[in-house]
Amino acid sequence: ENIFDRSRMAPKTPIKNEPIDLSKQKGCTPERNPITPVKIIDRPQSDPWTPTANLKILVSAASPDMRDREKKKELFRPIENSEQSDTPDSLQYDIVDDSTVDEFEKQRPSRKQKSLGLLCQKFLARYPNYPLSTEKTTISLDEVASILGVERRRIYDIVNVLESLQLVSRVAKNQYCWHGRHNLSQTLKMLQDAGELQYGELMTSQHKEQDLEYKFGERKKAIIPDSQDRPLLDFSEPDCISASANSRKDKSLRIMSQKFVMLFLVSKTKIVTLDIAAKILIEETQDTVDHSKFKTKVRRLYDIANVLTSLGLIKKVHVTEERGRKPAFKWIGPVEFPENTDDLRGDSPASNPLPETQRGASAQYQTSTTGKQRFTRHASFNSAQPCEAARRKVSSEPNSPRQERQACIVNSDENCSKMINLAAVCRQKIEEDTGSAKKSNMTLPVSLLPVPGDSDFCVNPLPQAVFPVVQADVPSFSLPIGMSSQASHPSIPAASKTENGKPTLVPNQPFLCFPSSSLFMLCGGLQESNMSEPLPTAGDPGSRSAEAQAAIPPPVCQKRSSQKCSSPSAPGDDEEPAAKKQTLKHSDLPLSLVVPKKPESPKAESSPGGGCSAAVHLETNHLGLASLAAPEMANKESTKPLDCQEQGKQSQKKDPDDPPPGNEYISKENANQPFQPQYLYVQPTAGLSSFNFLFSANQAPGAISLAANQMPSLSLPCVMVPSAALASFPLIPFTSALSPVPDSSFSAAASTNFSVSSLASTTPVFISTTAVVTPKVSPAPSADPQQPAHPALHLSPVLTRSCSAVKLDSPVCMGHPVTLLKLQQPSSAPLTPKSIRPAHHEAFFKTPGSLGDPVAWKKNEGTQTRNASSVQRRLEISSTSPD
DNA sequence: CGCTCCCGCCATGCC
DNA sequence: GGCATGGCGGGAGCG
Repeated sequence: ENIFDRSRMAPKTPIKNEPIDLSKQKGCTPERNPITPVKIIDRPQSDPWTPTANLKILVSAASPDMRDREKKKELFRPIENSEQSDTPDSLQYDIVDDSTVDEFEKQRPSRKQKSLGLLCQKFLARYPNYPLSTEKTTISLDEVASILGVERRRIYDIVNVLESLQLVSRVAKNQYCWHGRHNLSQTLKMLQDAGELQYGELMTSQHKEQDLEYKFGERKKAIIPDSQDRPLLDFSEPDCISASANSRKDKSLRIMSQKFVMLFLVSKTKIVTLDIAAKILIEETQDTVDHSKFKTKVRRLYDIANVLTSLGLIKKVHVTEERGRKPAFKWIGPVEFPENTDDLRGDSPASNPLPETQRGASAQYQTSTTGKQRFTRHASFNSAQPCEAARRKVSSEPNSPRQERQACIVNSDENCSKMINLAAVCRQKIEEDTGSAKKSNMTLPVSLLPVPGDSDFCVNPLPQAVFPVVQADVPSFSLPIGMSSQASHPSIPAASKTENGKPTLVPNQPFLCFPSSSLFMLCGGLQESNMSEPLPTAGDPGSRSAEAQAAIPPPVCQKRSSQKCSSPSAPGDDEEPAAKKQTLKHSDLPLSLVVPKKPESPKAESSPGGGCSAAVHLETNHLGLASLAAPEMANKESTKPLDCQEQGKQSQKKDPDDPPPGNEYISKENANQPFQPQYLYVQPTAGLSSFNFLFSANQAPGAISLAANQMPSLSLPCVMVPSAALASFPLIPFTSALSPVPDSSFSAAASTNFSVSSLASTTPVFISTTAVVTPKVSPAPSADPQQPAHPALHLSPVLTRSCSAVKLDSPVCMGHPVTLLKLQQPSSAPLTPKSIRPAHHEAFFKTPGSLGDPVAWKKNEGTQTRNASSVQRRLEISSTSPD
């Protein structure tokens, strides 16, 4: 750089560098005007002498392409140095790298070109993501610094962040060992666990306030002080143990990086705004929050974020809040970490994110055979959180109850996931799951919705939107339809297999299918709901729904999904979507559906997948019913735009842009869909092995009718509870319940209706909202005798109503063990990895601020208690509140 | 004008 | 005292 400047730069512009150089050089050559850029003149600071300078020069020259050149350069060095020093002229330089030089000069290193992120990319480019275990790559700071043409200081910034993720470890002075991403998932998992411990509370507490941001203070308080400093995870790897070295202080950058990552992993939305992160991190560390400190922290976070961005773990987004737009980062890396450790799998592709998604997807797909669907929409219902926030904001609230519900719902998400797990467990008898389940919970995120996934879109926390959105969404989603019929296959195991049977599936998969009745369970999603709301939904929901639909036609779906998955994921892009999201903003619209983006957008990931997904979703949603009828849907779904797309497009396209319209359509469709009676099934305790209760909710619109306002979300018609687990879960099964919701009603109609209807389509579906399930549930059904019953009953008042109303026509679920089908949706969703991910975990609320909050909530709540509470709440609500 | 964040001073600690 | 680290924040680039 310097060189360039000198030679050419000078004339052009006095670059910073120059001045700098001068100063430095000045030492050597006082004569030069100090600062004047002008210096450019040849004279250049003759001081090139410094070895470093030479290196830099060389490097800079080489940097672009270089490597080879470097070598050459080195050869030249001596010459250059001498020459340079001697000859002021740049000529020689030119000589060295003629062409390059010129270019460089021309290029001028803009600030961006010197960004840490870019530097990090260059750095990372030098090493394989998954180095062979055999080879241990050592990194020499000096060498790298010179090669990259930067100061060591910069390298420290990068290395420290990488070290926090165990991508590298310090072996000795100036020596680092490159590990690559083999351990990344483990590390992330560790961070996630640690984060939950550390921030879980916060999150929960925070969530209270939708805007976490506001009240950092409170949150912070919540935060656990103690260990903070200590390296969260002290990874001293066996390999490179240099161990002792660490002694230093705690290297804040390293710790900060870990904490920052933890925030993402703990956050349901997977979005963390810088200011919040800064506040949280500051608090932990210090009480004093002075502004300067804050600023510094933010600067540091930018440094970290740049590195993480280069790693493909996060991406920048903007959260739109009432206050305005705030910079934030969205986690696009892997969300779920199979306990087992992905690592084992190992190979998993380099890209972290992808792998996850892929996995999930694959698993899902498999399971999916049965075909499940997803309704993203549910999420919306579920998404109590979002709703809450929105509501609050909106103040829609006349319905105070709702809030509670919402809360419950939120929990429910977790529950859902849990439920899913449970189901799986039941089937597989994975009792153990409990533990896992819990874990899963964490992740669970249930959010069915894909939406969240999209990074880009801005999250709008529109409160208002929320409700409406939900509704809107719901309708759109509707679709679960098909699922039911298919669902039942026992084949499901696959689903269960999700990997440990756990969560993995769950998170992604929102639904469970029950063979017997062909009921479906929808899980989670709650979060999604949040998302779904307006914003996120678009993406995620869509995708999910799509998936779900896809699922329905099992085979097809799967294929699609798989394809999608593969393609999208494979590419590795995770990001793509981002761009599109912006639309979300629209979300304000009542329709939440808005899918922003991309559905079609080619870009987004593979379009097919991504775009499709989104579009599909809509379609699916709409179609859902139809799809049920016709398998076609499935095909279309993601992959082919044709049918689905058509429809979907209609809606979709609109959606993205105009949510409202889309919604309408959807609603209509929903309306179209046949609603079938919903069922609530309650079994005697023992009843089904797996489930205790099912409620069919009919949701007649009326019954359910949740006012739109009301939380439709709740509207889950039925809940199934596994005998033991049940207690913990608050699942809500839907059977076909959809009541015939009048189209008109849709809008208003509670989202629930939609969802239900959609779901119900024909077959009874179960939707677990979420909440409930406690993962913990003891594996054995018997385990919690206590809990079980209530939950079911409790279900949302609505449900209850519906139930009553509805009745259990069909004892649907009865005894069948549930076969859980995972809706692959999530997986399917995978179309875009992103979407998927989000879906899972993200429960997102789109609230920008929420970031952590939601997560926290869940997590915190995650515990059974919460779930239970939620359930109880529901019950209470129902019971207490008239409806 | 505000968001980003580069740049490098300088403190800290080890040798 | 020298060197490796890395905290820190001024202030500039950029949109």
